[in-house]
Amino acid sequence: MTTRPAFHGSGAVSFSTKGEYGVRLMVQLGRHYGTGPASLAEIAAEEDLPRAYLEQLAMGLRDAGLVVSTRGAHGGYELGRRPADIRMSEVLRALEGPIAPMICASDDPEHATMCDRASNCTVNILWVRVRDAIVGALDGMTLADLVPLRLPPIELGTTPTHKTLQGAASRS
Amino acid sequence: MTTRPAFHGSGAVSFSTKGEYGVRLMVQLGRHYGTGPASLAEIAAEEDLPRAYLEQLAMGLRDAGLVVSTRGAHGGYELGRRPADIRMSEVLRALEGPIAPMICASDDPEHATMCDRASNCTVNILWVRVRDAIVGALDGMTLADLVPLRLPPIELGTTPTHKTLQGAASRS
DNA sequence: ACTAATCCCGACCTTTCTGGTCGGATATAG
DNA sequence: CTATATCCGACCAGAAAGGTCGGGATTAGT
Repeated sequence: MTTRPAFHGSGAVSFSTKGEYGVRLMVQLGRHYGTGPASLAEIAAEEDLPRAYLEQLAMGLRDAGLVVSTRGAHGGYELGRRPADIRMSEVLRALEGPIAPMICASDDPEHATMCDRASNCTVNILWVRVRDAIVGALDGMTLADLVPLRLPPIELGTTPTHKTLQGAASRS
Repeated sequence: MTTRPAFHGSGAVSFSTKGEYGVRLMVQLGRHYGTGPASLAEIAAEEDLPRAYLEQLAMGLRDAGLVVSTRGAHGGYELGRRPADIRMSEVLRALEGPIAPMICASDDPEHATMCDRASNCTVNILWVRVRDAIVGALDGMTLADLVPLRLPPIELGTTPTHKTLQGAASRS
């Protein structure tokens, strides 16, 4: 692996690698769905991610009930439910914690009350709307939407740059 | 000021204090709109924020053309346009950079191409949708939506502890 | 001319978080 | 008994967050 510089977000409202890698992990588990447990070593190779780090993420996903683990030889992880029944909002929450663009707008209610300014803060509404937008987008997608492999672009006859909705190839 | 622990986000997709303080700064400028420049010292007091830090944010906002500065005594900052003409997406971009939940889904196109996996990545669509949701929410609000003071709840009838308008006015 | 208020701006500093690694314990199939 | 897994806490280096500091340039009053 040799630690690539971990670039990702670098702007506003970015997810961390936990979110990125964790989603990729889930997608791979989605592809292996129905074929028994897949080991982290396997997935780490497929996605070119550090295996030891994936362990941390997998445990969070397990605690959230999204994946089920089997220990011992030929063990590994598999999805706890059908891909279509796993909303991406659940996945991201399990990986990164409550969705909260600002402390005063967390979807964990217990968390949100920590803002003392809340009662006389006109700005709060902005963060709440952003949060709702994010949660909405995340609720609107399931793992099943991400699992399909994109096939390498097939040159159909002469059809100029025919971008099928399923564009390209093999990686997550 | 004595540095409060800077708590804010602590979950997924959070804005930094740059975003939080910067928006509060803009809101105050919105309230002073039309009355000439307001100094940072003034606003720092009103919002109980570190003045020196606000300077950094103000310069970003100035470079983006959102505020105009006047130097020297009785100088300060004022909005570059009417509050209703300032979209919150512009404000946040000026403060925090391009909106990019993931490197492969930045609104700065030049930025987004840095992801080598982009062409064969089915996950990309998730981040793009999240980004569009955020940008949509941010585009849908202007500074004018945040400027109005919320009046403290007025007890009709028995009104004893009459908190005047000025009382609650000091914090955003 | 002087002074006070202000923005301008780079340098610096401390603490927290990120993005991991490591080593061992435990469980299980063959 | 061994190879392969998960489990899980400890550790760690580097980056980013969240500021502070000090001085320079500008301008309004006097």
